[in-house]
Formats: sequence, C-alpha cells, structure tokens
Amino acid sequence: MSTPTADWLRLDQQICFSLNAASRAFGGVYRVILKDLGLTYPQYLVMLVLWEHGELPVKKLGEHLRLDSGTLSPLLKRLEAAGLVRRERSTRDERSVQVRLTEEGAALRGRALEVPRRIAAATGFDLDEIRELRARLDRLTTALDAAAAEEEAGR
Amino acid sequence: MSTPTADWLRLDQQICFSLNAASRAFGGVYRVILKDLGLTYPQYLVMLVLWEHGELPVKKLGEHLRLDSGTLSPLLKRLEAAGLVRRERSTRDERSVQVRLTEEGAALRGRALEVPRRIAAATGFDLDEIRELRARLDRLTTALDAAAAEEEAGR
DNA sequence: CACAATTAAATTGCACGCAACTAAATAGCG
DNA sequence: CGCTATTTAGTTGCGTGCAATTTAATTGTG
Repeated sequence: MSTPTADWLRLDQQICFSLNAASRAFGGVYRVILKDLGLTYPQYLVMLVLWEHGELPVKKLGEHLRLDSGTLSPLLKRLEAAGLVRRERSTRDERSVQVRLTEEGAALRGRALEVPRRIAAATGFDLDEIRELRARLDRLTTALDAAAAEEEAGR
Repeated sequence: MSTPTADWLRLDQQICFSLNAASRAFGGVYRVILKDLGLTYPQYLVMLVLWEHGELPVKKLGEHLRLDSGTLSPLLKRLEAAGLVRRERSTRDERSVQVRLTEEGAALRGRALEVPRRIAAATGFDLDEIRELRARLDRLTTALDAAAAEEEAGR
C-alpha cells in the first residue's frame, strides 16, 4: 500500500516543481502586463507596498516583501533612476533610508489599477478559490520558514 | 457588497505574492537540505529528471523543466565541472547535445533519497493535501501560460 | 562617558531565469 | 540537388535573490 522509496524522488519533483513552475508562469503573465508600465514584477511588488503604506524605510519594505537590502538596494536604485521613487537618509536615524514615491510614482497607481483584474482573469480562478489557495500557500510558507530555521539550527 | 476598486491593488498582492513567497521559502529549505549534496535547487531538479529518464538531450531536459538553453547551458556546465554529468554532441544529430550522468552523478541519487521525506516533513502537509495543492497549481500554471500567450498575441 | 554589541544599507560575488542574438546543423521545399 | 527555413545550443545582457562582508550610526552596558 505504501509508495516505494525509489518513487519518492519522482513524487518529490511534483510538489516543489509545481510551485516553482506556477511562480514562473505568474512571472510570465506579469511581464507581459507590466511592460506598459515599465515595471518588472518585483518592482511592481515594491510599488504595491509603497502605494499602500506611503513612505517607508528600506528595512520595513523588506519585511513586507521578504527581501533584504542586497536585493532591494539595486532595485530601488532602478526605480529612482526611473523617477518613480526618492531615497533620503532619515535625519532622525542616519542609518536608515526613507523610500518615498515621487509624484510620477504616485500617479502610476492609476494606470496600475487594471492590473489585478487582468491577472485574476488570467488565472481562471474565482475569488473564493484564489482566497483558499492563498491561505494554503501562506500556511505552507510559515511551515517552511520554521523548518528552515530548525534545519539550520539543528546542524 | 463588491470590493472597492482601490482595494484590488491590495488583494492582488496576496495572490501573486503568496505564491512568490512560498516558492522562495521552499528554496530556503532546499538550500539548507541540499548543501550536503553540493547542489542548488535548480541543479537538484535537473538531477531528478536525469535520475528518472537517464540520458537526455538539452532540449528534452528543458521541456521537462520549463527552462531554455539560456538557463540550462551554464547550469549544466557547472554540473559537468562538479563531475556529475557529461555532455556529448550527438553523432546522429550534431545540433543536439546529450546529457548523461557520470558514475558519480548516478551514485548521488542514493544520498538524495532522503531529501523528499525531509521536504515533505518541512511542509507540514500530508500526502493528500500535497497532491491537491499540486493539482491546483498545475491547473493554475496551464491557465497562466495560455493567458500569457494570448496577451502576447493580442497586443 | 567609553566601548562593545547591534542595527541599517550598501556592496560583492554567485547562480538562476529569460529575452535577444549567434552559430551550426538539419529538414523541407521547389 | 540547392537553397531557404527551422531547429538546437550557446552566448550576452539584465534583473533579481541571497549569502557574506563592509561601513556607518545607534544602543546598551559597565
């Protein structure tokens, strides 16, 4: 009744691999849709956070996005070069850098409003299904993060 | 009763973002677990395909993995440098390059057998749940690919 | 107050992932 | 058969992701 050990290597492929494939397929759709806005997918995620929260230090931005300064610093530099964002050393704490939208960056939000609808349509999922998938994925992420920390500590 | 348009930009974040986060969280767990084997996560995926199918041309490998030669060529070069794989021009069709396991590469499979169990444990999901998630993700990928092709053609 | 520990960004180095292009070989068509 | 179109890998260039290190500023402690 149980699965032969040798087959685990195939089964295994299907979990991680499906997720990986779905993530990249999403990237493909976003790439097409975001081309008009001149944004990459990760840049779009940064803009989403800024549109929602306004001004933020790099650290907070990273917490929202699960990214560190190694990724964000060059990305933000590109957004700044594109005129969408300004970066300013905080005067209160000179270690931190505040990221804020320029007028142009704030204005881009208007053109981005249609993106979610087009993405949702591309998935072919209804809202409930999306919600459930999201909940499951978030649970998965939490579990994986905990496990990674444990593995790292354990060895 | 319906969601305000402005909120779509937040809702949107949750679909693509959850997937992205889960995918990277997976990467984190794999990174820790695969360190012993000296493989990165994409390299592990390549090895999985080779363990299952034996010898393959780069093209077929790419079809299994959804990757093109732009990604595979340098990756395979690294696997070859690590002594896990050999690449040989096919004599039948000299455009194609056959990728085959070395003895060392084949032997690595033994040490990889425990990986899936550790990954499955890290997810905290049971087999049925994994299966269902996988099915959903595959459906999502198919829909997204179709939509990307359509978007591209339509514009 | 002085000084070690901590924190925030940035930088460096490496490995994808993908678009665009090149080079070489084969297939297919007139 | 000859020539173009297609196919297969490889290369280049760019943008992440992430580990590791560096620099500068701040916190906390004796």
